[in-house]
Amino acid sequence: MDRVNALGVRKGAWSKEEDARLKKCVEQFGEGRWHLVPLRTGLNRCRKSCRLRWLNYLRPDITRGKFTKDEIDLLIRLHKLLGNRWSLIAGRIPGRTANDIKNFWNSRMEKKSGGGKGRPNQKNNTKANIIRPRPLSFSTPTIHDHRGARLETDHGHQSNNSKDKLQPSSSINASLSSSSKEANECIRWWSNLIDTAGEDFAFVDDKGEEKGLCTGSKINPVGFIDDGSDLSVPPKKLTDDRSRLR
DNA sequence: AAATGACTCAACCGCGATTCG
DNA sequence: TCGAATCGCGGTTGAGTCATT
Repeated sequence: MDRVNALGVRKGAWSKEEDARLKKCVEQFGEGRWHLVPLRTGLNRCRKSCRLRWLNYLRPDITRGKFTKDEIDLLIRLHKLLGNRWSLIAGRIPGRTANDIKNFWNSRMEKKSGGGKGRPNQKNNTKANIIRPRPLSFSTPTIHDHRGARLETDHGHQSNNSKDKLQPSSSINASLSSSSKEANECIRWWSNLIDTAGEDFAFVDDKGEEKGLCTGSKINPVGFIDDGSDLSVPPKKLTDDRSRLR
């Protein structure tokens, strides 16, 4: 079932031999420079295909198999915070790829939330109200490039996608200075979260209604600033033992 | 046992952002 | 400064597998 596109590049499932060649190449030259990979490996595959195969399947640190309860738990919370930014979410769930998470979410979670049978109709999905990650002044020292953009990303997770890149500090300052009281509140909350990792919280909406539970230790200490989304209200600390039943 | 529908995973596509010359 | 090349992402789809009838 070999498929070949108009340019004669192979498509479809990867053979063991192709996998081996790609793996060897990445181990030898490292990740990146994907446009060179087809040349280096001699594979009749496009760079995209090579990159994807490595990221989603061949990387040695990939966890396969079922998602654990903890992972699902974390995924739900991260999705609430980040929306469909699968690569960001994947960066915070060790061993899971963005594709894995996306598949899992679309096939299992969407269904649970009333999606019903069949493929999720993603066009009908309303855009999640998300809290976008931005650097905070209390975190690690920052490095700026010639344009003033921060070069360091949040705690090791790196992405070249501008959507995931941190804002230039000038704009952060602007947003901070013009931000509401809630934004400062939120900053305080996240600081507090870092200090109190391991304690349980509940996300509440603006009516005080509980929207989900959260275990501090599972959330990476990344700063988030309120951007007006509905989950921006800092979670209340739980006073009962509900979360521990889970 | 066969048919069929549902589910899951892997891969492709298109697009926006970034980098480079 | 600008356009081409490249990268990385989210959305979508195809194909194999599983479950049910």
